[in-house]
Amino acid sequence: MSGKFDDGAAWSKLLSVHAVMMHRLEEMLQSKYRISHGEFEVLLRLSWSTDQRMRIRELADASVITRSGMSRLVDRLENAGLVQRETAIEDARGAYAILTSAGRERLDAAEASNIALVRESFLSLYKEDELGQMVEFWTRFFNHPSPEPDS
Amino acid sequence: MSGKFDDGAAWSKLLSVHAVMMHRLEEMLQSKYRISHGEFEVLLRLSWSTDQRMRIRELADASVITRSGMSRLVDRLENAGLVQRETAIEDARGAYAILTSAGRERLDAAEASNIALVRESFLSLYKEDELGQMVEFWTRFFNHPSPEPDS
DNA sequence: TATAGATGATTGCGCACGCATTGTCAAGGG
DNA sequence: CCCTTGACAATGCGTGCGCAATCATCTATA
Repeated sequence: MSGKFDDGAAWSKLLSVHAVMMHRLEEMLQSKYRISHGEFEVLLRLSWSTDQRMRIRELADASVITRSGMSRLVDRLENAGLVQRETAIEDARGAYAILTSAGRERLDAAEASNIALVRESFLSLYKEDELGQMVEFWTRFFNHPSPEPDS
Repeated sequence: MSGKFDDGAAWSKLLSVHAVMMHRLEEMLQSKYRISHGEFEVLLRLSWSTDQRMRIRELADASVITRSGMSRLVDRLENAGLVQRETAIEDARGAYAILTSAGRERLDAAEASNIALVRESFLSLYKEDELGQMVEFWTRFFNHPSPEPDS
C-alpha cells in the first residue's frame, strides 16, 4: 500500500488486515444483533464497569468518537432499550449510561459471536507464543512517546 | 477491549494501535495537505498505475469504500484539481480518474510526510527481523480462507 | 438485427459523525 | 452572596458514506 519503503509492508498490510476483519465483524454484528461495532464496544465497556454504568464523557474518552458522537450513540442504544440514561446525583450536569437487562442479554450473545469470529478469523492462525509476540509489539507501541508534530 | 479471552489482547491491542495511528495520520494529512487518508490512498494508487489512470470501479474494488462512495471521492479530488475525469474510449459507460500534475505534486509531498510519520511512530520501534515477522503474520492472514458465516 | 440482461457510474435518501454552539450546573474569588 | 470561569451533555449544521434506484452502454442470444 504505502509504496516504496519496503518494510512499510508491515504497516500497509496491517491496514488491510484491520479493514478485512472490521468488515467481517461489522457485518456479523449488524446482521445478527442489529448493532454497530462502536455500539458493541460501548455495551462491552458498560458491562465491565462496576454497577454497569459510565458517564458519557468516560465512554467518549475511552473510545474513538467525540462526546457529541457518544451522546447520539447512547441515544440510539437508549431507543433500542439496551441502555438507560440517568442524571448523575453527584453532579447534575452529567448523565450516566446504564446497561439494561435487555442490553446485557444482547451483549452476551453478541460478545460470544464476536469472540468466536475473532478466534476463527484471526487468533486461530497463530500459535500461543506468536500471539504473545504480537502483544509485546503492541505494548511497545503504547510505551513509546508520541512524536511531536513538526510543523 | 474484547474481554476475557486472554490472547484476544493480540486483537484488541491491534485495534487500538490502528486507531491511534490513523488518528495521527489523518490529522497530519488534513492539516498539512487538506486531504483525507482515503483521498491520499486513491492518489497513491493512481500514481502507481500506468498512465496515472484508473477506472472508478478499480479504485473502489481496491479500497474500503463502495462505488458510489468512490464516485463522490473522485468528485472531491476533481473539484480540488488533483484529478481529472475522462470517459473511457473502449467502454463509454466507464470513466477514468487521472492524476493531474497538481495532484502529483500534492501527493509527492503528502507521501513523504506520510512515510516519515509511519516510520517515526511505528516502524522505528521494531528491528528489521521483527518487521519481517509482522509481514509473515499478515501474509498468513491473507492466505487463510475466510470462514463461512454460520447462520 | 433485435432484444434481454448485465455492468459502470451517478444520484436521492437516510444515517452517523465532527465542529461549534448552547443550556445547565459546579467551583472559586471578590 | 454574586459572578465569572470552566465542564458536561445536547443540538444545529455541514459532510461523507452505504444502499437502492436510475441512466447509459455493452454483450450474448435467438
